[in-house]
Amino acid sequence: MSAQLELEHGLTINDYEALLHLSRADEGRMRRVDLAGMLLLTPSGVTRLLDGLEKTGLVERGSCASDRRVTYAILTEDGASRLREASESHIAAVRSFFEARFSDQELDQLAGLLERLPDAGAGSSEDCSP
Amino acid sequence: MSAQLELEHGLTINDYEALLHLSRADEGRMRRVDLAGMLLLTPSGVTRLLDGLEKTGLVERGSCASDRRVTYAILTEDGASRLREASESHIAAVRSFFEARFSDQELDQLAGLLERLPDAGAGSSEDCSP
DNA sequence: GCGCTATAATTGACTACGCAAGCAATCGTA
DNA sequence: TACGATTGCTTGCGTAGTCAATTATAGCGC
Repeated sequence: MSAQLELEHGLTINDYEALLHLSRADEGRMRRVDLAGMLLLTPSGVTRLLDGLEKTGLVERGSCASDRRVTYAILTEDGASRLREASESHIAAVRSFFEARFSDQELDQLAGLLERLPDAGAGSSEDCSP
Repeated sequence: MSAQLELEHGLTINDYEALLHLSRADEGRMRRVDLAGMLLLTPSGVTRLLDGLEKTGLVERGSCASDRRVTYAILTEDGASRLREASESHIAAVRSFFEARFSDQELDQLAGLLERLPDAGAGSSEDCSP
């Protein structure tokens, strides 16, 4: 399923999730540390992940006026459209995977239980300003 | 949690699972291919995993009389006792992780749903004989 | 203002895996 | 019974990630 994502759109599952988080973030940009938290990666992992996404132009880097230590990861136009393309087939794949195995009611149950796991819905979108 | 396992007993989660599957297998031995299936690794992954476990003496290799292509992975005495040690704390950790978040009834629900996922209970313990 | 400590990011060295290729042994078929 | 196809395993190489060390900046106490 993530293999399909990679074959059809050239995105690993983490590439995809990184773009997704950026697309949901304010102004399509996030501090690298925060992105690390959401992807369950270390900061160095994020550096390397973004290296790739920057090289292919899906993400670009920007700096923060009020804290010169931070560099933002910013979703580009290309990144946003690649994400849209990939989303369609990926969401469909995930949906059909679960719908093939569970009823609607069971899906609700499952979602209710699973969201209690740590970080299931982590989403602190801190800004850089103090 | 798997970090704890590694720190306290020097076993990665895959080391642990490999020992566990071997301990449950007939005569404590399995073909490497079968082990690969259970661990969701490729055969080369298993080769490398077992390299480590053989080096530390937790597993040894044996050959199959009826098919000279296969080499068994065999749990040693050392391996069995390391597994026993590690199991105690690991099972306790897993249990308390879930019990902290879910009621008994919810755990039953969750188990019922999750076991319908692919490979949730895969366990083909083929022998080498034809 | 001046140290001191904490934080954001990067880099080098390493690990764990997958993939593709290769070898040896076995099986299927005629 | 000879030979092509398949199966079990290993190895070389590439990739994705971690950890530890490093650099640059921020913010605190005084």
